[in-house]
Amino acid sequence: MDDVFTPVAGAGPLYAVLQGRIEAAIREGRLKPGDSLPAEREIAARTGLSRVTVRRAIADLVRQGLLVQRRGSGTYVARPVERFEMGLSQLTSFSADMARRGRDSCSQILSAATGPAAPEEMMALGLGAAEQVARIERVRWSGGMPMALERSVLSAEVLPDPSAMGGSLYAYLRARDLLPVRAVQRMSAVNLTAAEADLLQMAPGAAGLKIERVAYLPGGNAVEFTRSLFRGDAYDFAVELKAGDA
Amino acid sequence: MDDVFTPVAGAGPLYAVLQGRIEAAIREGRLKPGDSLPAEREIAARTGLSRVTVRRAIADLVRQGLLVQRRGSGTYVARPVERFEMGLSQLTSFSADMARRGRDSCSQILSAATGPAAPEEMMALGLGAAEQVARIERVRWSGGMPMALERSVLSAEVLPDPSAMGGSLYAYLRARDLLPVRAVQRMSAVNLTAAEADLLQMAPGAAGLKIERVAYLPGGNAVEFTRSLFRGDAYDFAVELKAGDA
DNA sequence: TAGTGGTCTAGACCACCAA
DNA sequence: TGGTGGTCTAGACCACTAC
Repeated sequence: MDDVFTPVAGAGPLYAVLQGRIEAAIREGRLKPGDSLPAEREIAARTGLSRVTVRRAIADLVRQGLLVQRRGSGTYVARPVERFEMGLSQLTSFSADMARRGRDSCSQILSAATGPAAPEEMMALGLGAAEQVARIERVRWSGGMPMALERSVLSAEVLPDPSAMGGSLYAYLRARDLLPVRAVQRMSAVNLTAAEADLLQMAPGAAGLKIERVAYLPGGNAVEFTRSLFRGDAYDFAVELKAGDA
Repeated sequence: MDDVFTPVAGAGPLYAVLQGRIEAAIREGRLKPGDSLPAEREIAARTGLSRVTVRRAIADLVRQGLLVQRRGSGTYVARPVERFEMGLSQLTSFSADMARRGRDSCSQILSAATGPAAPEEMMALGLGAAEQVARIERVRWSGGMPMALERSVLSAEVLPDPSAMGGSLYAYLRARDLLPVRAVQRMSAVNLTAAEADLLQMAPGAAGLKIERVAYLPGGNAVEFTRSLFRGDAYDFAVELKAGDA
C-alpha cells in the first residue's frame, strides 16, 4: 500500500519507475478511484526525487486519464469512465443514438454562423465557389460529461439561419424533408490540443477519436459535412465486417 | 523566418507561446519537413527561456508527430506521414489489404506461443476453461514504416504450432478451410505507452487507434480474436453508413 | 572529441481552492 | 491564510551521434 511513495531505485529513468508504481497500485486496487495522492512536494520528499521528476511521472498518467489534477486541491485517482458503445452501421445523430440507449443528451452551442465556403467544405458538399455555408460548433453532453466536439457545415440554402436551429440538426432536416440516407465516415486518432482538451474536460494530449462524415440525400447530393472529436476514453465504435468478394 | 526563435513575450505560458510559434512556422512552410531546429540550448539562449521550458514546448509537438528528436543528433521537422485509407466494410487481413493497394507489407514476429486461455480470451472465442490458445504478437510493416501492433489469439486446436505459421494468418486459415466470413470490430483511441511507442517508432503518449476484432466462421463459431494498435497518424478508417429503420 | 538530446535537481513565484 | 498544482529558472551529469 505505502510502498508506492518510498525511495525509488531500479531500472530505467526514475520518473518511469515511479510512474510504473502508481500505475500498478491503481491497477491492483491499492489506490482506488477518488483516492487522493499525497501532494507533489510530499511525494518528492518521501521518494527522494525532485518535484520536477515527480510531476513528470504524474503527467503521463493524467494524460492517460488514470489521474486527475485539480489546482489548489490535489491529485486524485480518476473514476473510470463509463464507455459508450456506438454502432457504426446505422446513420444516426448523436442525440438519436443516445436516446436509443435511454441516455440524456444535450448540446452546448459554441458558435453558429454563416460565411463563404472553404475549399475543403466546397469539396465535401459539392458547392461552387463563393457559395455560403452555415457552420455550427457544439459540445455534446451526456450524463453530465462532455462527450464530443462537433462542427457541422451545411449549405446556407439548407440552413440559412444556423442560430435559429433547435436542439437536433437531424430533426431540423427531417422537418424540411432533407434527411440524409447515406454517409461516408472516416475515423482516425489524434492528440487533443489544449483548447480541445479544455472543452472536453480532459488533459491536453489525451487521445481522441476524430471522425469526418459526409452525409448524402437520396438523390446523391451531399447535405452535411461534420467533423467530430470524441473522447477516446468514453467511446467504442463497433462495426460488423463481412467477407469480401476476393 | 527567424522570428520563431526570438525572445518570447505575450499571452499565456511561455512554453505555449513558443510552441504556437513553431507550430505556425511548420504549418506556413517557414519550417519544412527535414529541416533541423537549432539545438535546445541555442533556442533557450535566443528566446531567453530556460532549456526546461524550451523542452516542454517541443515535447508536445513531438507527441503530435510534427517534430522528431534524435539523441546526439538534433531536432527535425517530421516528414508528413502518408495516410492509408482502410475500408471498414470488408473483412480482410492486413497483408491482403495492403496488397490490394499495391503496397508491400511484412510482419515482424515478436512472439508466438501457446498457453492457457485468459478469461477475456475464453469469452471472445467461446472456449471452455483450461483450453489452450495460441498467441502471435506481430509488428506490421509497410513502406519501411511500422504501421501497427497486432496480437492474435486462436484456439490451439486451430493453430497448434504458432511458430510454424508463415506470413499470413488468413492464408493459413484458408488452407485449412477455416477462413472467417464475418467479424465484429470495436475501435477506440488511446495514448501509446512507452513500449508501444518504441515498437511503432512514435513518441510515447502519441495517439493510436485500438481495434479489437472477433472473427467468425460460417457456422458461427469464433475463430480469431485480435487486438491491434494502429498508428493514429497513418490510418484513416473509412466506413459507409446507411439510414436505419428508425 | 564536441555537440546533441535525455534525465535530474533545488529553489522560486504565481494562481487557485478550501477552511 | 495555508496548502495545492502550474510555471519557470540555472545548472549539472549522462548517453549517444557524428566527425
